[in-house]
Amino acid sequence: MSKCGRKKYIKTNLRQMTMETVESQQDGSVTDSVAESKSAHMQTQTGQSSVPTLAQVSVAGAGTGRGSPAVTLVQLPSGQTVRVQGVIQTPQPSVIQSPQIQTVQVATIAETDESAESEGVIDSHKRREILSRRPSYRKILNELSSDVPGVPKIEEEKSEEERTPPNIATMAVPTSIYQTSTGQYIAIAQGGAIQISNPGSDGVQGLQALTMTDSGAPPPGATIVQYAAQSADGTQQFFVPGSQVLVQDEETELAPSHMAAATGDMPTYQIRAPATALPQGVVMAASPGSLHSPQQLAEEATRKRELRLMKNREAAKECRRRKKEYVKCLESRVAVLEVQNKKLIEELETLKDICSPKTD
DNA sequence: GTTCTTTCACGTCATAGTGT
DNA sequence: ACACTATGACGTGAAAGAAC
Repeated sequence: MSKCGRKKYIKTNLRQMTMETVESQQDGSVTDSVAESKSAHMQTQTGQSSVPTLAQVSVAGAGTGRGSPAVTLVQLPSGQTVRVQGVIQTPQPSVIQSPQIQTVQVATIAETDESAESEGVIDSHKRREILSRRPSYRKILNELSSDVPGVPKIEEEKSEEERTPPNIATMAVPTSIYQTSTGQYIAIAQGGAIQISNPGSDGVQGLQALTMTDSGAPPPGATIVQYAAQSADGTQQFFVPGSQVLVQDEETELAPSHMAAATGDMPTYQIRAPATALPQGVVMAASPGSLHSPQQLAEEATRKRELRLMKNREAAKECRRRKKEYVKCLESRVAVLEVQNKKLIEELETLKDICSPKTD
């Protein structure tokens, strides 16, 4: 398999897995579209052999799941109807709480029940298109964290993934978070406070505060950044004029004349004119000042582009993190459903034994 | 040891969705 | 209408393991 093909295979599997889980959580059944699109890989993973067994017994009141006691009428092959108190006492809250997906579920199930055989191909295609619409991991996870206390959450990954954000989370609602190429996080809060956190360091230790002080003294287009290092003796000020950039200086202790040298373990920063290819560890400085020459305009465009790329970079990272979390949720959901399925089958077998005693 | 395969993470682009 | 964000798609490179 070529590299590209493999990637598509993986992506397809991921999407199909999402679809399967979404569709199967409604009533435990698997729709035809899922069955036809299921890859061999997923078939081996999710032992579906139990589903047909359930399908042989007609279960009335499947819709009683939402908000009503889990008493189910089970019609046995012999014709008897038995009230069954299910293993699942209350409707299990779905791991996936997105209203968007819920809507899709309803449509899918309705189609499956009524006219799946006639419009199968077209509908499954449509369905796939709908289902493949972008899920909002943010919404899903927000709802997960607030609405569903009983749902197994992925704490391990959170603790692992949020090892860097916690340093930032202690701040007052940052509006922008940047990560330098050296791994440091620089957050700009709404109040103008800048905080630098070292992901490698533990908690507050790696946190440094930079406070914006609009003292009026700086020239137009410049911003005074007050360096309030925690371990430093005093505060230091340096200007970040309009089209200049603040560059983290990893090794040298030399600092420009307009910037006091950092003390102790604190990193030093240099202010440079933006090159065509920006150096590592660059933090864009605000430059709302007036632009005149085409060169300045070009610089501004470059700066904006770099800023946009940097933001998008961070957004992509965050998105991937959420996606991983989301997939983990789905996987745990699958595990839960499989266990429930097993229990239900066992329960059914027990009931069968009770209701149809052996004749010999 | 070298080559191939697989997996993972990343950066970038395009674009739908959302807020102002 | 515009700016911004979130996410899918794509290409790339590194790391790990398998096959030779």
